[in-house]
Amino acid sequence: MADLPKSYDASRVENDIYQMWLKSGYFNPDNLPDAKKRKPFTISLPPPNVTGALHMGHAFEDTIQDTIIRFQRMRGKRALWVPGTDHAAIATQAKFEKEHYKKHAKSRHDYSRQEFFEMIQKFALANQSSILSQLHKLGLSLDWNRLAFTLDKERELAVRTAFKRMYDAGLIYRGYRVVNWDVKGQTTISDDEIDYEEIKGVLYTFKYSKDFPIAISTTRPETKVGDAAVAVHPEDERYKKFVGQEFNLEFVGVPLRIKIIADKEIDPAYGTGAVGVTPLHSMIDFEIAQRHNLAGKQVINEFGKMKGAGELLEGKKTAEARVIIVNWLKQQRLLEKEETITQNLSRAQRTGGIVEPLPKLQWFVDVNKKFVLSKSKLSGIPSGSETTLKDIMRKTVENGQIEIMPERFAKTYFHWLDNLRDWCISRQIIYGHRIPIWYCRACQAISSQGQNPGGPTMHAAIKDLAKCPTCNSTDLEKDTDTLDTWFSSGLWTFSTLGWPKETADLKTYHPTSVMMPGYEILFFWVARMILMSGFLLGDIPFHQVYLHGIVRDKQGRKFSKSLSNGIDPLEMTAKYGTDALRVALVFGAAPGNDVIFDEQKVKGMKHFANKLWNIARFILTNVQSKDHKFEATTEADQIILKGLERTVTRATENLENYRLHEAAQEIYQFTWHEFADKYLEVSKYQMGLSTMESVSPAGTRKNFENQKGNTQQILLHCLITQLKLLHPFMPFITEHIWQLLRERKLVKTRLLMITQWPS
RNA sequence: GGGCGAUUAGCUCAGUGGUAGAGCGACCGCCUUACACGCGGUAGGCCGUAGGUUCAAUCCCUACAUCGCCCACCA
Repeated sequence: MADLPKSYDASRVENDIYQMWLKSGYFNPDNLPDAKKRKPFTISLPPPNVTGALHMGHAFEDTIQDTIIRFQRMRGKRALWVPGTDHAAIATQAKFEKEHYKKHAKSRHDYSRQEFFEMIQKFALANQSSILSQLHKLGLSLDWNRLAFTLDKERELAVRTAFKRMYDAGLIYRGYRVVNWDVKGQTTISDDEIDYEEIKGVLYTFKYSKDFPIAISTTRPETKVGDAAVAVHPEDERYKKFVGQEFNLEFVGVPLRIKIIADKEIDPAYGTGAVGVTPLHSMIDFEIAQRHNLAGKQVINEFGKMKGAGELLEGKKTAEARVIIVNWLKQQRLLEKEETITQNLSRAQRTGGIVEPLPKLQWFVDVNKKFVLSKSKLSGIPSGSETTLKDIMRKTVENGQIEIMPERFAKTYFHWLDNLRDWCISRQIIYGHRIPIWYCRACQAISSQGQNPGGPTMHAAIKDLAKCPTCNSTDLEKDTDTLDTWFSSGLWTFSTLGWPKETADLKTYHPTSVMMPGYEILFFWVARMILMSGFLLGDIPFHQVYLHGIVRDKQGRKFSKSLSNGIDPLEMTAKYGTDALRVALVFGAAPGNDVIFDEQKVKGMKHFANKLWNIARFILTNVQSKDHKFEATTEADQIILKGLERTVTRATENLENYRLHEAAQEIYQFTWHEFADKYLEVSKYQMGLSTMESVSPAGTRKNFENQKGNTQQILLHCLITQLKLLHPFMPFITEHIWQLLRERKLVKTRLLMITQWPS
């Protein structure tokens, strides 16, 4: 025992163990013994954003995946876990700009597009390398040979190919409509990238002018300068007589032509039952205006300032304009009511900027357009049949081809689908995949309103275009927008395996087995992967989706930079060991539920690791040889072997069903409170070690004498089995002990990592 | 407004149609030759409230309450 320290020191073994695994090459499943005979099991790592360092949420997410991958590898699967990082477009650019401005007082306008892009890419790759080293420290068995980045050369080919195919199928179009404009970030964002903040607002009720017959209510009087109509419910007796009439009036010095229209969407019970329709500054109004063929006028610009809205308001911020208008209404005695209400203010998730609905020419993915899916493995969508992207997203989940766990999230998913609108994919930022569209100046002037999508002026191409395919002119201009980061993320499960090339990897490892992201990106990402894979491969991206919860601090708050309540996972691993952190995160974490991070728990699991270490220490000193034959001769033998069998069965079943918390709990209980507390003590008598009268019942010792060898083998057998069971959760210490057993020729296999799972 | 989740020991959370569990903490006693990062023991819970189904409910059903999240946005 002299050579084995009394307590386990994780920091002294972890690095060596990880290097040993790396050297073995077994993170790459193609190197596993009999690789070709094994059934593949694939997970794509949800790629962390290259905006900064990893936080506890990543540690949690990655631990869960590593546990499953290690389990499946030991079960004899050809287990592949593909690593990568995400360029995270807006998030990364915003972060870079902020830091860069602080340091150098320079903004994106001080650089050329190319320079600026390269600066961000450099920043991103620097972050990536620190992220990768963090992933190493967590002991993750990712196949580093297959490392990918959403903005590298291979993925660029995938993105362009995907774009081109969707464009050719008419699923990507350019359209002029009201979109979410992030005033701070100076870009459009998708519906899903908005956060709502509840604020107290004022609902103003007024008439545009004295002669106008109907009062309207709004929280944003400044937009009313752009109104084109007042909409009422068709059955509303109060206003029926006005429907169809048009009024020319002057509002805050701005001439308006307002038509009274009837629309079923209007709630007669709300406010005055009449809505001022502002076609170009509200998504809903835009739709109403389209239904009624109304044009609108843009009165707010990209900087959130009034523009073309009359002398009084010109150049004013929207908030200032509001005050001016309200005062004007009061002066004119047009204001009928002011009520304080709570409303939701839209803010851009990434920049915190105000979101202003503005009319813009943007690129969209049409989720409702019908197309023919020529080759399909999708359930409910036969090859050659007509379908839509929405249909793909719905049917694959509805028919159970893709299983969402926990089940309740499937409901949320369908609800989101029901309300899904076309996906705005263009962004006015520099960092990202540039939209692979070229405009030919020679062919035709670009339509300012984009009313001719797919016309002769626009060409999608995978490789950079030098000449116009129509007229051969070289006078081409590339689209300046970049793609929503989720466009490239949507391709992740197959772009990482070499698509669009038909690689062996793609054939072997796709569809992937399970995707394990947090539930907060079900829409952003999971849905988009189903969409992309469905359209581009005619197949699902994964068979199962396991959604985990969010790691929160002790007050139940999300970890975030702004609260600076983040805890560095590496600080925890340094203090308590990686294994301790891993089990602490998994322990008690039911699928889909949030977990509160508690350092005490990590400490407790460090104690568990130490317990395991001392179990091993005891056995290593008392068992010198390996002889597989043993039998349950005493009652204690019977109990422990039964318990072991039960633990194996339950742990296996629980791991197969992604109930990691239950598996961990069971093994923990057995190891500490059944094996260590009970059997280990009894074994002392059975091996004739105990000389204490008080603990050795009279006569028993003698009877146990010939049990020594048998007991030793049972001890060894139990330890070996427990190491296997614990390995997916605590890879370092279990592998370390395994190596000690191996040095003493008590086990044969070189690495516990690829040893067969017990059954 | 719609949906979802939570409500179980002081704290953080598991769990089950049939006498309630873990970790941490508390209290008492132990430095027993694997481990004081430990051992043995003790205390502590009408399993949110009210109904219902059942021989039996913490678990199933229905309301309600409180907290949290997601979605919609009534302008």
